[in-house]
Amino acid sequence: MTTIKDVARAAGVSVATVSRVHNGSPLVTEATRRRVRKVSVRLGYSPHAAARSLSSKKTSVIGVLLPDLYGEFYSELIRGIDQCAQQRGFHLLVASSHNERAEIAAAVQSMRGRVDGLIVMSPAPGAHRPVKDLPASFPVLLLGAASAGVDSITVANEAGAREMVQHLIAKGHRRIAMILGPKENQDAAERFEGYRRALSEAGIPEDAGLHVIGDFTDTSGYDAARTILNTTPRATAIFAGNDAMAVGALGALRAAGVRIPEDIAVAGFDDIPMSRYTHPPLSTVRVDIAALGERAAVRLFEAVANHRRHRARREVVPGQLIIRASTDSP
Amino acid sequence: MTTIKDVARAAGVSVATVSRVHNGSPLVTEATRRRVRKVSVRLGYSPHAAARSLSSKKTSVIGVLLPDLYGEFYSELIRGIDQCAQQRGFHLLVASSHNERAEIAAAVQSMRGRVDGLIVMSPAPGAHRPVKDLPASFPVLLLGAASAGVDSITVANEAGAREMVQHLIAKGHRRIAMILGPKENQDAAERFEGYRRALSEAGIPEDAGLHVIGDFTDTSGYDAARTILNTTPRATAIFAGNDAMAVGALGALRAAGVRIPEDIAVAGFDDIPMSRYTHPPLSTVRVDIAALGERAAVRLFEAVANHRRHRARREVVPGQLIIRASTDSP
DNA sequence: CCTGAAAATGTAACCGATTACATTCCCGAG
DNA sequence: CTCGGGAATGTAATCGGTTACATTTTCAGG
Repeated sequence: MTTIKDVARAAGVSVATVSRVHNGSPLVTEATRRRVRKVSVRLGYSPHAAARSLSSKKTSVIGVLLPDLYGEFYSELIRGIDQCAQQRGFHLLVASSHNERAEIAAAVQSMRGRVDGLIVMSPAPGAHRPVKDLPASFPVLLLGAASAGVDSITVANEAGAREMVQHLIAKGHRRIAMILGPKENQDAAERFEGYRRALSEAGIPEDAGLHVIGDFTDTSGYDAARTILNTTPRATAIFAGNDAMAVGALGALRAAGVRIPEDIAVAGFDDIPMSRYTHPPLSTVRVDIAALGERAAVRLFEAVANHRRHRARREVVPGQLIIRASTDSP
Repeated sequence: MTTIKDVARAAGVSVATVSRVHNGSPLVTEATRRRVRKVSVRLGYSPHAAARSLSSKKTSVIGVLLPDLYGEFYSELIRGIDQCAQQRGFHLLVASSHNERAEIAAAVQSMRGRVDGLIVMSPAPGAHRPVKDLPASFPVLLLGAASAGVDSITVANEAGAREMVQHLIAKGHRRIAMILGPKENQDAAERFEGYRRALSEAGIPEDAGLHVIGDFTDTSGYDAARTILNTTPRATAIFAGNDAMAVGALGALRAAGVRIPEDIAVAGFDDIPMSRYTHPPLSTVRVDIAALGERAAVRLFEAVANHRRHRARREVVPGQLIIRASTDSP
């Protein structure tokens, strides 16, 4: 591979000049610049990123740590982040399957020298620990979890869930089942809390038989819905902890010949792209996921740019109630 | 940040020994190993990736160049690739929005020193040019495009499309519309070709009025379906170039009060996860996208491992006809 | 034509690891 | 006790850039 030295030799200049040309330094004659450019192209030279970032201490890469890559949620998130990164000439290093503290710690470690900043999304409680004993100067943004002294963006899960359940209650439902997310999951816990709060505020007694645990996948939603079909008296509404499970539930209900929303209403959370195309279209709490990702990236870049006098902030983005036919007969 | 020198000093050994410990060299006394380990942990040392890859010439990263990140297709693909990479301790560098030749060339360039290998997916014809004037020793795998002398995996688009249209013909349809993909798109062109072939083999004359151009997004499918509703005599079946457009078409047809499949049958291509949950569930040509990604990664790693005596191969994976209710009344 | 400051270019140290090669240590055989 | 050889460790070159500082060039003003 061609190195900067090869180019320097061929162009009859020093490596410093070649470097200056490639970094747009004004300290180069126009003539020299052109000559170096031409030679670079001729030799097919492109700077070695590792070498460059070793000496310049910048990588032009930001890391994204995700618990998983399954489903549209993460896809949208990455898209939002990438959109912002792209604009600034940054690349994305994606690492997934980091659910446990130890895995996250390992992943965070392995990012040293690879990235200029990190977006960490992990719904597991305590996920922020490994992040906190990173050097304070290293820019990190937590997504979906908050921690003192660390930048974070979280979704107003509880408020969103509460509003959705209030909507169901307003529609006359009293027996409202919930398909919970995994129990170690922060978002899941908050959404459950919103559900309980709405019920208790409406004076509806709690019935543990209506709480079914899922794992945020569509198949678990399917199974959960089948369980809910057997409740007595049967639930008249299902609030799923996320859209994927709601979609699964719709499938189970339709297979069982249940009319939606006449017999059972169904609502989800997230507003993934497919939600508007299900049958019937799914009521949900909209979180503009791509926008969330983009916002996260913007915030991270701020931190990267400042990275001295930067003060951590936490930000909570509200969800928006989207009522579609799955809870609202025409 | 702690460097290898700090650790060496604190542990009273040389940098070479520290390096050996971290790379699992057998040339270290058990006692020394333990001491170095302990000091490393105490100082919170983790090796600087850029430095490491500069001297070792390995990055433990593979690059993925995609035209876009929108929709489940790419999400699934990344998931498949990541699954394989993860196992081998590799990270993924994702770059998207590379549709034109020049952009691809730039992206490929910028990967030097960043990745050990590259998976390039670009449906634009000629996308492989920039890849070909990479040093032959650099492992690249083309996805969805083939080129002599370069590893590649492609989907049997034409065969899959042909089978699907044959299925529609078998169901008695004669006026079968197709929603095409973008016309520069290779996959789109091949699927169109399969469609035409099936028709001509069945002796059905071509009707350009039944060819509507879309851009692989659901909204374009929606619009296309509205156009198709106005054909006279009206088409009785729609074959969409991908599932996203088919999903959009379903939405338009339902909004227009058309029964599916009784009035108009609809089929797609890809079998994205949502296809089985649409109403009615969508007939499609299944391409196991995650498996495709995983396969691509496996192939790439083979090339990375060998990268001397490696001979390029091209591989075509067949699609599988999935018949669901959208083309098949019970 | 000379002078000196600004502009252009060059030299070499440095970033933080890996690793070839050199050196020291240890231990059993003679 | 000495010697030889393998095991353990150390020294220093190297990877390919960036950049502080040194040096040379250029050219306006005297």
